[in-house]
Amino acid sequence: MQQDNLNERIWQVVAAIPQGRVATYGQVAALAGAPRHARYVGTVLKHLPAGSTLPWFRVLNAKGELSFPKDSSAYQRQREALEAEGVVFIAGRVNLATFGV
DNA sequence: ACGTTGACCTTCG
DNA sequence: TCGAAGGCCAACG
Repeated sequence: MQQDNLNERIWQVVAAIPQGRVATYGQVAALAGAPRHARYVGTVLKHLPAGSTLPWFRVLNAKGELSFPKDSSAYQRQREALEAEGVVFIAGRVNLATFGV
C-alpha cells in the first residue's frame, strides 16, 4: 500500500472519521500524508464516484462551515446528514473545538 | 509545456 | 471577531 494512490489514502482517512465527528480538509490531507494538499482533497471528493459510501459530508473547511453555497441543495443535504449524526450547527457553523477530530 | 482553476489554509490589519 | 491577501499544489484545457 503506501502512497501508490494518494487518492485511495484520502478515502481511507475520510472513511476513518467516526460518526458524529467532523474533520477539515487540512486535517484529512495531513492524515493522508500530504499537509499541503488540502485543496486536492476537495478535488478528490468532487471526483468521487456515485454510489460511494464514503462519508464525504463529514469533511468541512477550516472555518467549520460547509464548502457549498447555502442556497445549494448539496449544502442542506450535507447539513442534514451531519445533524442526523448529532453534529450541532450554530449560526451555520460547527464548533470544531467540540466535534473536531 | 504554460496558464488557469479549485468542495483550501494561514497570516495580517 | 470579521475581512482581505498571499501561499500551496495537483488537475485541466
